[in-house]
Amino acid sequence: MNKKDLKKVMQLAESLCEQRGVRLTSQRKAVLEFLLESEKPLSAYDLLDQMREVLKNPAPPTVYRALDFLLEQGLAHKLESISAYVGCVHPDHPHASQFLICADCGEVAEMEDKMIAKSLENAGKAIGFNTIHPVVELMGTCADCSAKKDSN
Amino acid sequence: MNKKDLKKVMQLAESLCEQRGVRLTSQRKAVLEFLLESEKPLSAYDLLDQMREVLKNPAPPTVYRALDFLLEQGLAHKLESISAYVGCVHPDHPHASQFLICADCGEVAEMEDKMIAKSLENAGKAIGFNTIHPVVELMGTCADCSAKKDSN
DNA sequence: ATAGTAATGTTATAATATTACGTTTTGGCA
DNA sequence: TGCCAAAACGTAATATTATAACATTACTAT
Repeated sequence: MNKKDLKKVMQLAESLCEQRGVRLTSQRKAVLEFLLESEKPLSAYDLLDQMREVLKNPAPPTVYRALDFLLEQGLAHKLESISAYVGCVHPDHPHASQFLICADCGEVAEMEDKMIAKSLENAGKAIGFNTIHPVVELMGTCADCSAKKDSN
Repeated sequence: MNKKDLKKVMQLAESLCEQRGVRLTSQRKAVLEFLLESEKPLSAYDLLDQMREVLKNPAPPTVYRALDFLLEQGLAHKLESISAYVGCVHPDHPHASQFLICADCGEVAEMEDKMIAKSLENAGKAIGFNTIHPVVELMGTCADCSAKKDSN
């Protein structure tokens, strides 16, 4: 994400946290910034490395606590199938996203298809299942990487 | 799964492997049986414990190799959001399943909604994304556990 | 029988995540 | 203000999940 957008999202995050009466502390802010700056999802230990830039001796709990907070607040998402984390680019409303993960280049697109989200929820309901958190991740190849492969 | 169904699925697995010219060895068979017998998903290390029943000194690779094989052959599935594995109850056709995971009791239902699978694939296609493996897991509460909660 | 491949054995280690407990910081309020 | 309780953070240890690397055995096809 470019600097301008980053700043915008960070300001949004700050105001959301203020509204909710929760604290976007400097550590949490740092983790969120690293996630948003990155083109690709980061593992908890990638983040731990990055945190050395802003903290003397960060330990795993430092990162995992910040991540827990960001996930709770919808400011970041965990990609379960690759154990990695991304910043959310539109955290201003609760949402059930779908993620497209390129197995070749590692880039991830976040999609928010309300029809799909609704279909999933309803399919659960049909058998009495109450969905709290949907995990929808498509592993595959992005447009760029598919094109590269075709040209071989 | 009860013994009768277990036997049926195991026979199906055997004939599928024979057709495909791949080997359902005794270790792979054992892992698949443990998965199918279990009411709940098993972690790789749960399986490792169980493997002590049939092997003197099983090590992690023993289990992970068997799991890799079963996943490749569509005889088992991995639940990414809980790092656990389940046996597939209808492995006779390739399929994109959805899983409903109860956060309370841990039980898992496998659903195969072709409309949803298709919608997801198409949503990817719309932006040039080629889906290879969809991961769809709904975390929530099953009918039983929801009922129990309501009665509180 | 034997060469080539697939499967397994074995040891070690990597990568991801949590527990437990002590200390510091913060915000509310007497 | 000064005190309290809750939240956040520091730190060490450990648990859980997964893979690497290399040796050995077993199967299959000629």
